[in-house]
Amino acid sequence: MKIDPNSNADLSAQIAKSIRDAIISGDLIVDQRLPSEAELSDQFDVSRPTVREALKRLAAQSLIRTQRGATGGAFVNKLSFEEAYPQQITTSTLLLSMNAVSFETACEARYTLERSCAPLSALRRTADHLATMRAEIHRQSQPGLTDEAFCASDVAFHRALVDGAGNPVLSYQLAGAVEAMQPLMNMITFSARDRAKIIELHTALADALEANNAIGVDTALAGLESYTTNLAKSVMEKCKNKA
Amino acid sequence: MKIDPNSNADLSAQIAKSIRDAIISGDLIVDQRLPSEAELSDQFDVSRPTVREALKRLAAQSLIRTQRGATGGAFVNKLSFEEAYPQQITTSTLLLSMNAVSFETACEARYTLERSCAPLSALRRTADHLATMRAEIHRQSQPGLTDEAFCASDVAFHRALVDGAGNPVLSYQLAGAVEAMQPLMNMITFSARDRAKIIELHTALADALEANNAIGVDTALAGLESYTTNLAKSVMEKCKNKA
DNA sequence: TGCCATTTAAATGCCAGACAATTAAATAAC
DNA sequence: GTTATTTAATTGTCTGGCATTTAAATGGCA
Repeated sequence: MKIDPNSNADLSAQIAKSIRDAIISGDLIVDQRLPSEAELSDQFDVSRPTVREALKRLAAQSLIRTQRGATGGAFVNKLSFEEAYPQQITTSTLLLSMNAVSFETACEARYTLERSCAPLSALRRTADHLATMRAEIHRQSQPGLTDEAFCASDVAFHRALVDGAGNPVLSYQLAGAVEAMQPLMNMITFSARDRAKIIELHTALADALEANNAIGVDTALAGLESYTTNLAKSVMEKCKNKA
Repeated sequence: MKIDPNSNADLSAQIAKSIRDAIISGDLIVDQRLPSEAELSDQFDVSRPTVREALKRLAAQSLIRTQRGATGGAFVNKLSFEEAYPQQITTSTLLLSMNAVSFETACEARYTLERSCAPLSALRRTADHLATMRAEIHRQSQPGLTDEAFCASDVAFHRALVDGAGNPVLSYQLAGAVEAMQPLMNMITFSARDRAKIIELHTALADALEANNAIGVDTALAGLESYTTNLAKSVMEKCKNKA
């Protein structure tokens, strides 16, 4: 392996890319041990700190993990859905907050994706998923619940719905959409959000899911979407009137 | 800012987390300059190489960018959809290849998500999107096309469909699903995939989209899904018979 | 032999200090 | 006033070293 020292990119970025490509192409397989930092610095003809910077880049993407000690080193990490969730959520959250995405656009994307899971979830949801949703509905109806806790419960409810589809790839993709919306929803929640109305729609949703009624689930989700967007509109109006 | 030297985590990981949290919470805003590496090593009471490792972690996530020179430094990066695409695709690809996700599961997720865009795309697609799709169909019917080029064109076709929904959040989420499937599709393509059949379905899809016919788009996508899954099944059968 | 304590070696984690390369601003020359 | 030069700040990289962790090798002892 050789690196072009005259490239524009940092040496550590080039080395990271080289190793990353090897992982993606399958040249390096899961749990395989990379050469030690000293060996890598020999192979790439750079110093050890530079190699370390490259490895940290890969670690930040969960592509490798490192162990200290005699048999330690850097190992190709088996990227799991659980590990990928938080990254997906962080990225989605930042994308929304940094790109002036309108609430409507974000909301539309979120419910479009979620509604696509409805038929599968109506077909496959287990008793477990249903129980989770009922439990969250019950929590949401507790009077002393803080706004933050209500939002968190809301997210848990919708994740159970998505997980009900029994497709981990779908769950992963939806995690970003559902969880990244939470900060945006918080802006609304602190106004006069009507919990009773939400709980009513959640209950209708759970009932339809229990009856394996795909159309009913879709209707309930559509109701939630329109309620949310209307609420957002009225909040925007109030903001304008104040200013 | 202070860091716990007795924590299990690496110092560079702790520092990266501290800065990352500041970005997510809004304490650090887009284009804001971070303190210089020397200043950071003072503030966190660690050496410069350790600070650099932390910064490289953040750079790997596109959270910061660095500039050399007199007025240089590390700046909070405005994470764009264009930048997030490749990361999303890489992660999705690795998740599929490392987690023994069945072709059926991946395929189901992909078409479920894509079909959810169909109504919006039928409503909003521009002439531009249609033109792209027609052009890709034309390319797909060229006789000399390699399998790789056919796959790439296929992906471009479907991305135009998704982009037609006019929702960047949706496009971003779908990028992973559509593009990560390409490697899996390649496995099938090299067998006796019937390009004429695919082109026929693509044409039906484009026609329906041109007529703003949401149901027609959905039907065509459903046809593609069933064709693909059936093809995969027969390929699997052949593999079994050989063994 | 078999078990436990100790030593050893390999690897990562971290640091200090230095120099190179780059870049914009300040300065000087014309 | 414009251009060339110098300067200072900052990141990029290297050398060399020490600390820490960990598993395996070694040795002592019953």
